[in-house]
Amino acid sequence: MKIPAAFYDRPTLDVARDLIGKVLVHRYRRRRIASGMIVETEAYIGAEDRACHAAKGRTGRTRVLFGRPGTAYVYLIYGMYHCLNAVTEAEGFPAAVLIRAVRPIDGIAWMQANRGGVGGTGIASGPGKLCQAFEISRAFNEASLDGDRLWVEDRGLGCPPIRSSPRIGVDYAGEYRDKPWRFFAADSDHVTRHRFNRLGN
DNA sequence: CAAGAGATCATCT
DNA sequence: GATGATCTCTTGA
Repeated sequence: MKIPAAFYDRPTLDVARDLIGKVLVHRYRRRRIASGMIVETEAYIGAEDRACHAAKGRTGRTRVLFGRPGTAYVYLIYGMYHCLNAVTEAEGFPAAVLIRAVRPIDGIAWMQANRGGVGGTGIASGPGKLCQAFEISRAFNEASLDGDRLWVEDRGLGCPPIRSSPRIGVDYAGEYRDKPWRFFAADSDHVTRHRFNRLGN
């Protein structure tokens, strides 16, 4: 049920695709459960990928990207939001999948409260919103994603129809700007609202 | 519906 | 000292 580290020790595009339909779970206050089906991801692959933080080399912040697959990489963006990633590929190769959106399943009231009252399809339809809803902060950076507080599991929900598009917010990434490395569930209302949704496959 | 501004700070130069 | 893998609100067509 809990997805093991070996799942992430594969090509990042495969992991990004295969994470769609899996369930992100946060056990909070010891016994309560918040969860949601992953409906949107993005792949960040290697030091060559100018959109990947590892393009800046191995630094204090990017060290985790070079580490064990199946590890959480959580960073602060724009001074106020967090983004959750799953480190992928063999140790030593810097890559990760950004978990961008989920369809809430368990703990919806808690998540909605965390989001300042925003509910419906807007609870976790974006990487910053998702971390806010799930109370994911840098405290989880470098945590294993098969731990007992935060993990990804397979509930046998199956694999919904998937579409791809360029990644969002990486206009500066040169030739890597247009790589179709964003994946999302074609029939979900819980994905990031973006003009790219009308493009791609 | 689309476009733009502002919020706010860890990280790296 | 500059820069974001974002979000929300406001403005205007």
